Amino acid sequence: MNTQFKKGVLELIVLLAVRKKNMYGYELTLLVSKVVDVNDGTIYPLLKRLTNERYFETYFVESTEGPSRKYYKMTDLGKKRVVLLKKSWLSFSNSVNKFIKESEGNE
Amino acid sequence: MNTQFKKGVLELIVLLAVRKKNMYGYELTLLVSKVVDVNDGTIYPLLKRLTNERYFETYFVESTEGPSRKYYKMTDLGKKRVVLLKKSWLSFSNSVNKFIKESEGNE
DNA sequence: TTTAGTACTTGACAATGCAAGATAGCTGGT
DNA sequence: ACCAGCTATCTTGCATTGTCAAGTACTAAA
Repeated sequence: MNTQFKKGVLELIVLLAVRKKNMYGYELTLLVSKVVDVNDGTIYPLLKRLTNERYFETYFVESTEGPSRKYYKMTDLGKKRVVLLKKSWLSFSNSVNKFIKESEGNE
Repeated sequence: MNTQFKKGVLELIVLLAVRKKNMYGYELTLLVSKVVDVNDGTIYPLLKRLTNERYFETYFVESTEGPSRKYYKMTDLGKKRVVLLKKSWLSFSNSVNKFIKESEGNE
């Protein structure tokens, strides 16, 4: 999998996931891995950044399966962010896919 | 426009463009700008890298409108690269768009 | 000869993802 | 009691790629 393609898109995926349901880091890593190949050392710093930027709030919940889980919950600011970022991604990927189609005919 | 989204995709766009037709840097900058917002200071280093990696070969042609133009022509290696990269992008963007659709329902 | 447009290079910089590893809690088996 | 293995969080150093500003240099037209 091409690492470069992921730049910026992981943020969108994580925002979409947490908007739908409060989640903790490990859970998110497993979920996001189903969509694109990703490493937990990527997810944790991203969650930290999104929390610093006030898109998420956090709280702890004890677990019987290991250490406490830090849950992430989306803020109103986060909801605005995800709408914008999603729009931006769709517009970008559309442009690129259109260009690809126009470039066909001599594979 | 989100800068991060472009990572890796500019390479694909430039490869597709040059596969279709030999082009010089300035011409490419104008063409690529129609697809995604980009600056000539980004395109020239990219062309250099792709030439170093043997995806392109170059030759000069004199111009009546300014200095000689350095044309880029795709090699066989470049043709293999563009097929792979395109496949990789389509698969990636499909996964992401599928995830976006599944995340709808509470905008 | 000045101006505008063409053509390209360089270097300092920012953002993001990755690999590897540290730390630590919980459970079940020996 | 000990250890392996799974769960869970987080940090650090590194590589890659795009951005931006600045500068070089050439040509043609005013």
